Order: sequence, then structure tokens, then C-alpha cells
Amino acid sequence: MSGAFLSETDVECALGPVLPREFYLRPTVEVAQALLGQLLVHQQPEGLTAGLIVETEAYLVGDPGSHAWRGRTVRNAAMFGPPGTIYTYRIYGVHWCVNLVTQPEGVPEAVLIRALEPVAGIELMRRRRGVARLQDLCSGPARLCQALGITDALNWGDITSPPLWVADTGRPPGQVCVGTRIGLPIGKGHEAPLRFGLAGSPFLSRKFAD
DNA sequence: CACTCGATGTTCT
DNA sequence: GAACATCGAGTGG
Repeated sequence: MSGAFLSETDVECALGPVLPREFYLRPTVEVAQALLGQLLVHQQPEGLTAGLIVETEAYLVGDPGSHAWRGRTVRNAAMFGPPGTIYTYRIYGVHWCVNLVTQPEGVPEAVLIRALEPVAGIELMRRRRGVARLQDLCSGPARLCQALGITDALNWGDITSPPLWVADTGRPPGQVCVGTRIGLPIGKGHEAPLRFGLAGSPFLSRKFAD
């Protein structure tokens, strides 16, 4: 596929209506599940990339696994923004991850996007990722950010408008798997059932225990 | 397949 | 100094 630059209208027609701010202003666990099956889209001059959200995690107030657990810092400030705020952070000093804020300003809850099924701009994703297999392009929170070109530049941005938004596919999520969150140390909320995925998707970062 | 390890910004001890 | 919402290269079965 060529790197044609679609207008906002073209994109909206092709990919469905943009999910509005009210979509995110619900209990965070509900948003994390409702996002499954919807389309994350990044529109840039070098091309448009998009993928179906197949895996998410919820991070809550009073949650020792959350970056906001010890209060506001320079890094996590976007988590305290209004619903629909984009929170990006650098992990292990090398990769980017992206979250969407779900609560009113001052209440730091968010959904981490953990995996996508590639849908649009797949050749651009392959160039950015340096891998060919479809299953390796977006199956992890840092992988999908590299594939879509998501960086710190989007931190504090608004997920309800370009350049990064979620399009409503109009499809029900299908069967949702629930599990424990990935990568959290013992005693830091690692047991909480706050990871969600589309059952049977080959694009998950890891399989769910049955 | 399982496991180890290096990359290194931000936060905490 | 150590730990961390990770990934990919390397080793060994």
C-alpha cells in the first residue's frame, strides 16, 4: 500500500466515527474492555497506521501498580488530566508505551494499550519495526508504539482528535479474557485481574491462562 | 522452548 | 544504588 495521506474526512469515512470524550468517562475497567475491538489510528505525514485493540490493562487510584500511586510527578502528570488525555511514558529508558486517561481531571486512572491487530499502514509498520511477521508488529505495548510512531510528542495530547484517535468499528468486542497484569513485581498489584484481551486473538502480547 | 542479559530515563530508597 | 507497566539477541536444551 502507498503512503497516501488521507484527509480527516476520508479517514473517518473509511474507519468509522471517532469515539467521543464521554466514551472514556466511565469506570476504568469498563473502558478497558470497551476499547477491545475498536481501532487505534495515528495520522502522520509519512503515512497512516491503525490497528484493532486486542489487549488492554487498567490502572486505578489506590493501585500500587500505577505510576500515580505515590502522587503526581513530572513523568505521570498527564494521568491527572481530563478524560481522553494521552499519557505516554518511557520504559526501561528505551521504549515508549501509551495510556488513555478515563476519569475527571485530578483522578489519575488510565488504560494501557498492550496489543493491536495491524490493519492499515502495515508496510510502514514493518519498516519501523524491522520485522516482517504480522504477529510481531504490534503484540506488546512498546512494539505497537514503535509500529505506529507513538512517542513522547503525543504526551498530554487528546485521544478524541488527530493525530491519534480511536475509531468506532461498530463491532461488539466479542468474548473478553481477563487475567493479571504483565510485568508488575510481587506486592505491587500483580494479582489484580485488570488485564483484558480478545479471546483467541493471535496478536496478544501473551496468551491468557484458561 | 526456557532462560539470561544489556539497553538506560525516571523515580524511589 | 536499585527497580521498573519491555524488547531482542544470545545461549542451551
